[in-house]
Amino acid sequence: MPQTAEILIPLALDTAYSYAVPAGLSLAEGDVVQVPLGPRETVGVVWGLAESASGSNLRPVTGRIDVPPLSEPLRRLVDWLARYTLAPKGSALAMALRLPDEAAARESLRVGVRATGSPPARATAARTKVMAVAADGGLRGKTALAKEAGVSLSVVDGLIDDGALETVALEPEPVALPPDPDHPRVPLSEAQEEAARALLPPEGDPGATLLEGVTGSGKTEVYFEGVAACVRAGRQALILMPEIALTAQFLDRFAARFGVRPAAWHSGIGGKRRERIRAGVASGEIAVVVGARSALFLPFPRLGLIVVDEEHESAYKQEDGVHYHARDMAVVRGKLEGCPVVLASATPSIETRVNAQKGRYRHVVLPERFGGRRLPDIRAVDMRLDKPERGRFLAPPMVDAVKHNLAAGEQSLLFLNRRGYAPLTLCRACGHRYQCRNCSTWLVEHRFRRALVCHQCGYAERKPEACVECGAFDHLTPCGPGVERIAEEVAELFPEQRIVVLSSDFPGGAERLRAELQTVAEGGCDIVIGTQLVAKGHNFPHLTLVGVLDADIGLTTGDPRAAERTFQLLQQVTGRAGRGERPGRALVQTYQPDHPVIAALLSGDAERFYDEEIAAREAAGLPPFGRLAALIVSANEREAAEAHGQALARVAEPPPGVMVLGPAEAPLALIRGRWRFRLLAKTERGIDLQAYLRDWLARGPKVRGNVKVAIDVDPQSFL
DNA sequence: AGCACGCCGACT
DNA sequence: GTCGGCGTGCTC
Repeated sequence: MPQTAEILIPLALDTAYSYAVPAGLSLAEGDVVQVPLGPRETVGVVWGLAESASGSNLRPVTGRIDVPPLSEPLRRLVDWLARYTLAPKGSALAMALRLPDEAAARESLRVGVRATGSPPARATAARTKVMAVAADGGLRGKTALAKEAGVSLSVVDGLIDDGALETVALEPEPVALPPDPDHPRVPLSEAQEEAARALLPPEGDPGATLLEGVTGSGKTEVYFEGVAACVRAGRQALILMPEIALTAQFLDRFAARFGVRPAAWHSGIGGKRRERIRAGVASGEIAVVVGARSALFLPFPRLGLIVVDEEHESAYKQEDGVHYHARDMAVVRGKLEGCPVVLASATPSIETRVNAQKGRYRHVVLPERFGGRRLPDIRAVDMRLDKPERGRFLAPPMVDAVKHNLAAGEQSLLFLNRRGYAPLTLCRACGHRYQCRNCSTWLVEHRFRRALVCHQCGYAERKPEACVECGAFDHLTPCGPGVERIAEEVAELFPEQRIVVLSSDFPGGAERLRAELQTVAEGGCDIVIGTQLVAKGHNFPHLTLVGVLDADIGLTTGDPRAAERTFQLLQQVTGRAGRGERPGRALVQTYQPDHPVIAALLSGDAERFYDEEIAAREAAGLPPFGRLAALIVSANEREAAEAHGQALARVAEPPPGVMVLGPAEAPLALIRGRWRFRLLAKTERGIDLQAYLRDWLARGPKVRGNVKVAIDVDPQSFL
């Protein structure tokens, strides 16, 4: 009896295609095969097999490819992910199928594109946009570049042919040795021992556990014990981290516990090395992988534990291509593999907190700091009472605190979550405000780069000499502070001190930034001025004072998660203060000391924050968690106004169960030439959100021409 | 992802 | 006229 194979192809296709299985070829579900597709040959995965009547006119499968098949759980994960995120199944498959195809092995799997310096022979509007984005000389993926410039891929391809852009491969590193679970280690505290025991789930009852512990409580050591137990049992472990936290520092910590560094997996790993890790994972040789979110799709045959470190981090959200939340998919994969999942954080996300409260996740708490370290003493500087001098941004108590700390020979950190020199530039002569031409945001002055930059889309222009509106000279006024401006003020206040400014746009790139972080960690700097970069992933063992310069930033962004995000960020950054057994101090400049977020931070009562926030969301009729679906209305400039109107009409009548955070409360913005709205959809009543919204869109008023409306799911907790 | 097809403005 | 650039739709 002839067979038909349903083959899923890793392209943006939502259904598997049917092929005939030639006589003599024996296939199983999960096998990786080669199939004809249009004029060419492609890889695909057997998603289903069926007996078929003879005489079909299907094209035949070309053959089986000799790589490990996709396991049943991994295939189910792909199905789940595609369904949950509204992505085509093929796109979801693509993430699990980074194949060792010959081309990739010979060259490199990941190809970056960058500007060559020679201008395109013919400069069109679309081409100019692309070249403007590529002008910084940075490496980007083809699609990423096209998207960022707001043009289609063929423009980028055209520029490569033209010689204005070039493709570059990325280099490999060595692979991992087996970790030793019984490597000699520092003994754990009693609380840690107890937590480590609690992490091991009862036999036959995996599920997820929230491991919550304040900064410095030793969460890592605790889940390392879970990893050790997993390795001893001959199974594999995966530790997921936000990309930024995947540092040499962490890998060394792992090495201190297990004798060797783990296999590291992140977007920078390409070519042969990527394939060697994949193969090592598939064969079971690699026991532990530490990786960024894409490691979730590695073909582990014997997965025994998944750890999601810093589970609240928004970096777990994939924002391009298939939108997924790696933390949630980790829980799904754990369920499908029958293995436990540990979610670790000092400041868990609301949804994980709620899941723990409702008993969906177990909850293990590490109540205190390890080794007798105490939490920092946090105080507010009420900016209504203690005003900085005119044109200054450090309040007198803050200046005093830094002064005292310096006198004691200690290191201080001033935290301001704003890059650049000033967040707004205006002309004093005519009042013109510099705004991004693609987005509805102000341009931020970057004095070092002598440019005005859009923090939304990356658009940049040279800072003009005269006002572009009225032509007046010397009337451009910076409004408000960014870290560069704080650095200026601090340098005037403390001219003798060693000052460093740390932000993601650090001049000189990632390499120099890493060196600078090292210097700070070794104490070779007196005052650090930094953006949120300093709150995440890096330890500063010499820090004893943290000054938060504007704690209120981010409280009024209209984002439903504003309070949560701000609390997490401030908790993390103030938690950096403290050195050895000496408790640190934190001073927080705020205009709203009574705001629930600030009050909870000051009292050190995280419990209270979570309770209040969950209650506040309930009172507002919002679910404590849910998926945010952004309704993206893409339109070119000409049609933007019409699209705007149509989209407004549409969101005015949402289907029942879908709550629209309308223009007043939620981001309604022109971003990269696309109007963007957000819908907050309740998910707890068991409605099929995807089908629901799809149906709603299908029935809504038709939009014409170039205007396109799509749902773009921002995945949150899946339960 | 590739590739063909068709539309549209530029040009020997 | 046609040619190159660019968006769109199709591939079992």
